[in-house]
Amino acid sequence: MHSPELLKGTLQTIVLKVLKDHGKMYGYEITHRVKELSADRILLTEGALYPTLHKLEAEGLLKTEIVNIGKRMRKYYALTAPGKVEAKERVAEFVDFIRTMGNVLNVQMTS
Amino acid sequence: MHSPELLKGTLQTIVLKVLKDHGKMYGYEITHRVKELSADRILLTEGALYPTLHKLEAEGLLKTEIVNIGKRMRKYYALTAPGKVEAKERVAEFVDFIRTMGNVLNVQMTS
DNA sequence: ACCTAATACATAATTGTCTTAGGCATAAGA
DNA sequence: TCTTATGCCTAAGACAATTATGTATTAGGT
Repeated sequence: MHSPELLKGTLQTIVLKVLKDHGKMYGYEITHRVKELSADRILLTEGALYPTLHKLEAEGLLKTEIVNIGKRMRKYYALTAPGKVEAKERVAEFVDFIRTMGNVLNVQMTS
Repeated sequence: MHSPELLKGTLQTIVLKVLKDHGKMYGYEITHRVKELSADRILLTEGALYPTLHKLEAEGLLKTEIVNIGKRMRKYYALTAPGKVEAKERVAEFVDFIRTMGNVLNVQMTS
């Protein structure tokens, strides 16, 4: 697990980009996908995820669709057009931030 | 300027590593050095920096030395032996975090 | 001589994001 | 039958950083 402090501020970026790459997804699915992509290093808590999804939806970046699976419901989230633009910008911003941090910390961020 | 949210959680790492690379420094100097290294993208606020320095000192990672410049004082901070170890670990942790984020965001963090 | 900007330390109130801790309900597996 | 997994959600509290101050010395411009 990563130090939770470093993760701060990255949640919205993660959600937007994962949705961009995987199309419509529901909350529970997002936590599992991120867990998988991060090799168990990033475990999104639902207490953080759902408020974030609601906020992004309220901002018009996400749209929802509720599907009933038997008696259980799934709320699918997908990017809107502005959401796609925002996803791209957030990722670019993150990459730029990493480059800056590389300079400050005097390390090469090359894989 | 970078989105301030992304910076969260990186302040201690920045302070420790900058001190490791530049030897003893005082608070005001650190803000300017980071500003310079980041090409004005990371502007440390004193309200965040000084409490952080005090905390790291209280944890035994930093030691201080007060020098009087005329009637003005400078409080120099330098890494202790445990501080050097911690600096190394924090940077390694950050690099690892970036690698993980690269996988999750599906981007190459190569410069 | 005066005023502003820079130097240099520091704390306090507030903000915002996240963690922790709940709550509700259905489905599957041991 | 009991635990785990699925699936949504909110609320209280912790914590780090921002914003807003506060104090004081020194340098530079007019």
